[in-house]
Amino acid sequence: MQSASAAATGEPARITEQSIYNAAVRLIFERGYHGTSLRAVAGEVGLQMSSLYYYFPSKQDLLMQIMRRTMSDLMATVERAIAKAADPEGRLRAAIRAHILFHAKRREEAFVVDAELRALAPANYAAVVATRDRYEQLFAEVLRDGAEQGRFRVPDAKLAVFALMAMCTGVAVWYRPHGRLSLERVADIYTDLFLRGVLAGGA
Amino acid sequence: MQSASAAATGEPARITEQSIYNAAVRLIFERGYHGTSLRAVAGEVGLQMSSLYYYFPSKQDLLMQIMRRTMSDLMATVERAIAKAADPEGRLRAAIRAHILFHAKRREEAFVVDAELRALAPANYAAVVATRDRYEQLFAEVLRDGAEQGRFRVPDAKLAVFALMAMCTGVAVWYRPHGRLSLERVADIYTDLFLRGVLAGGA
Amino acid sequence: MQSASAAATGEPARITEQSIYNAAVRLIFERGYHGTSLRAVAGEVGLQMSSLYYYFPSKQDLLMQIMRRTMSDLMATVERAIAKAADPEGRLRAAIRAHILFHAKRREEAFVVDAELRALAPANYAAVVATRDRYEQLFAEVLRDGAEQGRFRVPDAKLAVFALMAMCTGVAVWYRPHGRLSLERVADIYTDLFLRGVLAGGA
Amino acid sequence: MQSASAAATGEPARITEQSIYNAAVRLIFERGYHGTSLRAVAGEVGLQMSSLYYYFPSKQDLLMQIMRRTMSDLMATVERAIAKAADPEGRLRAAIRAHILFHAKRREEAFVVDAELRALAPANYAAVVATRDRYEQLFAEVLRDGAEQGRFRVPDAKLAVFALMAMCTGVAVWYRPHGRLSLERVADIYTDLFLRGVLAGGA
DNA sequence: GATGAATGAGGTTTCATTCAT
DNA sequence: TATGAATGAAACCTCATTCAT
Repeated sequence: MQSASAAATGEPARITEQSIYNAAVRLIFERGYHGTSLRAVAGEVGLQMSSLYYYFPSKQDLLMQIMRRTMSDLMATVERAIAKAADPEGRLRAAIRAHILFHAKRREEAFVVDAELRALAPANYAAVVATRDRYEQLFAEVLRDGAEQGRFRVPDAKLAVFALMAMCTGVAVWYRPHGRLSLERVADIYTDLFLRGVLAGGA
Repeated sequence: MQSASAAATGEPARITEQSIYNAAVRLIFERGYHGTSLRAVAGEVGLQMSSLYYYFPSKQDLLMQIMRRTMSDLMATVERAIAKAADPEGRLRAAIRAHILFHAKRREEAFVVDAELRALAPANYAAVVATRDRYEQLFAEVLRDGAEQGRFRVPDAKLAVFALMAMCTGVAVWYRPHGRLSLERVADIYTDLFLRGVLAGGA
Repeated sequence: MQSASAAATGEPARITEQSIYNAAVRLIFERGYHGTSLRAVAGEVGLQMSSLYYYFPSKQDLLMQIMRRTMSDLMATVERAIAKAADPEGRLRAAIRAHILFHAKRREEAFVVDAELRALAPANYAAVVATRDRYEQLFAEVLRDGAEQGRFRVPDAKLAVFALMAMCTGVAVWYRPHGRLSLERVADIYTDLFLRGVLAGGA
Repeated sequence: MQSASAAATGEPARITEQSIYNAAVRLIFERGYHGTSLRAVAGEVGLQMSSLYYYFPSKQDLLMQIMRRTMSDLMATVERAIAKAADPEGRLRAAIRAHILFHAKRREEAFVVDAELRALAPANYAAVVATRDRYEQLFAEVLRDGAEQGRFRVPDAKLAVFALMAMCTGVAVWYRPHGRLSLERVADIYTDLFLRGVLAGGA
């Protein structure tokens, strides 16, 4: 009986909430936070603007939920990937691969996290940047590890991470499923490119 | 009397116009196009909002001028750099270096060009993307040249350019003069990283 | 079981209804009718906004109940006080005293009645003003009686009532229990002040 | 020439500003601050809502200007009246008279000052209450003076001022020009009533 | 008795823009 | 050159209210 009365169980509400989230992600990805009106979001979901406020206390909060959820998932994904590999090279390879796959599969969310930092209210901005810094530390540590073990030649780990992040995050900008190159191929090429760039003993 | 003759020669007008341009660049860099009001721009310059319309026909047009001027300068700079070098490796090195220096020295403009494409009206968008494609062709050709001559190992030139552009353009996001690393050093590290990534005969 | 039987007897319902009434009184007293949202009222009671509608058909109606109940109690209180006294001076003294005590003890309700008349829908406004006029008649008659008997010197009874009402109703604005002066003292001072003002044979 | 081009001199602007002020006063007097929409104010003046913001930075600010201007005028008026009289009785009489005349002639503004305190933002509230306290001190000092000289019998000056303020401010609630009683008569009756209430040697 | 989900109207405020001066 | 005065659209958000459950 319970499952039959979906309204009572709050199932459809969660569906509506997810629809709003999805619509917001897509529109903010396309037009930016300030370029996206709640009217547009509501229209996309087939709701009145005022109904959005049943699910999210404010536009800013909606953005924050996107940021939080996406960053949390990304962090978990990359941490898991790193944990599975044994040596620095394997860890770097796994981390880059995980980062790229995530940015391709959830490109809109990932792009929003990257591009809309400046739209965050000060307190939110601080929180998100702190998380991002922790995320980048994952890569920096792998690089430093590898450098200590003589496997990588990295003049400046922080700079290398900047370069890597920018390069791989960029995938979210142009990647489209069913494009010319398979996602696996893209990940391989990018990973090779960067790894050859930092591997010791080259050129 | 000065102001009279100045008004006649149009000198102060050009100064005001440049001030508006500069203020717009800075604010759009900080807050994005949709997050920047003309009120804010006018305030920065010490003008009334309505006075801006003496210099620019619309906000959209102001953005377009930023895009056009910046891309034109960037293109010229990189073309000049490429022309001076003899072999593919030298040309790639010179191109990357020029790109990075430009994105560091004129980081706000460069960042705006990159980040605010989506704020352009359709016709403007098409025009700017066409220019950007021509710009990326400069790098793609250098890479293909080098690959044909066996100097580079590049599985996919377009992809490599995407990676390179994202990586180097990112400099505009974090670079600050008087930072930990000199601009020359940053350019060197980035250039080495990418070059080792694409040079044939590595690893 | 308790709650079941309670629901049947309607006991808890009356408690909830009273809680809503109290919360509404307090909030409208603090912020005014238009400044008080039903959301705030519901929040105060720990209910959802929609639940209020089980108890009150509308916000306007809630205000009307406050007005009606309070005015009815006030009227009864003052009528009883007047009935107990024998001569005009005693009746005036008793009426003022009752009015002041009421406005101190139920200051929030009393203030709301006074201050939110303009928030009433036309029909409600008419009804409440009619009651208020009947209330003021109580005082006017005492004054006229006393004037006829030569005890009071009152050039204009209506005006005197206005003055008296304003003066004494004001107690609801500033009175706080446990303040510098006891309520009894306040009532005495006010009563004396006004009585000396209207007593014949002074100055 | 200058005076001819009124637009250039900003004359009509001041007229518009005053019209907005007047409309706001009237509507807030009738419906309260929260019950008055800027739409209504704009409509009254024949402007678009957005045009109001050319003259006032916010609704709250508009209310503050009403409060400030009115209180400042009231204070000056009463101070002038007090200064002209020689003895406590004359000063009290003059002060009450000035207060009443002001509250009758500018009844809407005066009422708004009194009734909409709670609509003020905290900082504004503090400022206004401070001014009001200074105003009430004017009366309290007159009363204390008179009491010291044995002219008044006032058990509690603060309480007496409360009573006086409430009583006289109430004039703004019901007074209408061309009413049954002339303004002069009203002022006389009120003044007599209170003075006999506080004069020593009565009853 | 109480809630969850939705609404439509309306709130204040900001926006880019215009045009006479 | 620059402003003053106004606009209409649209922004985010809150409101009282409804109704099925």
